[in-house]
Amino acid sequence: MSDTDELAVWCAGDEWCPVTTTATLIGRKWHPVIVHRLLEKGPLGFNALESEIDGISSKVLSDSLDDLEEAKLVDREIVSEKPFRVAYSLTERGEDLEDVIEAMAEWGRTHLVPADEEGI
Amino acid sequence: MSDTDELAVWCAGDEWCPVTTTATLIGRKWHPVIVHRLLEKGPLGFNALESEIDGISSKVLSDSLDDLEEAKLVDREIVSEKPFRVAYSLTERGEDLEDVIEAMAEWGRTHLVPADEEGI
DNA sequence: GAAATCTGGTTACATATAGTAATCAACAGT
DNA sequence: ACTGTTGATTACTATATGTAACCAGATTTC
Repeated sequence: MSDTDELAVWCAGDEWCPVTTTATLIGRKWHPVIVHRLLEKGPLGFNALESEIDGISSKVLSDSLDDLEEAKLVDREIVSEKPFRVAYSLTERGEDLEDVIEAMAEWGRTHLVPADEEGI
Repeated sequence: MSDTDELAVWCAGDEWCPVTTTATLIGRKWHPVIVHRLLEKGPLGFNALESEIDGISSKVLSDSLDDLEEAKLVDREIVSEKPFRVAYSLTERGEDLEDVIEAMAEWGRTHLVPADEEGI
């Protein structure tokens, strides 16, 4: 299976819904944020990525990256064996999520506001 | 708080991230699908909505609708007391998620394909 | 060369969300 | 009286996420 192949997903019922299948892949708390940071910053190591994502723990980041790798949205490359270094980056499929992520960011900027800025 | 007020959300750390906060509201398995169906079909009753969403159970739909109501994305209106009927609909804030949902649908159409159609 | 620090994680445990299946009360229709 | 529809809830199981501590290997600092 090449990088540009479509990912087969089964969906129960008569009608196949692209929103449902997309949501099963990225409809989780941290997945969009991870993709967003990799879009912004390019390839990052594990700790660098963790520092970029405020509020995530190394355990949850590790689990989420496993999911995203399995979904072929993120690539994990071993950059160096000694010392051991890795780089997480987006696949083409992952980069194509830019429109989704940007729409989420725009919605957030319009409809949400940090608690600090409330009532200024 | 009126319907058009911004929803205050706290986010740990120095930088506030609109993607993170948006993802905490809709970054779940069924939330985007529910919003999608209400965008497509307009206001629906509980069972009608359940029928529109293939694979969801009444329990999970009920829980998800509670979340979406609390997030001020969905309104629950009691249409009739006798017989008892309700209508779930999107708030203005919820309708504004259209760009996000449409981007998800487009990504899904491009990168995913139902298992049936594989290798035709 | 011993100690501190950085990298890329794992482990054990607790809580939250999602899935399965059955059930329910209040009607309405026949 | 019986069947079906509406709008759910309940009990239970299974994943997902959160918290905190910890770890080995390598490098840097003294």
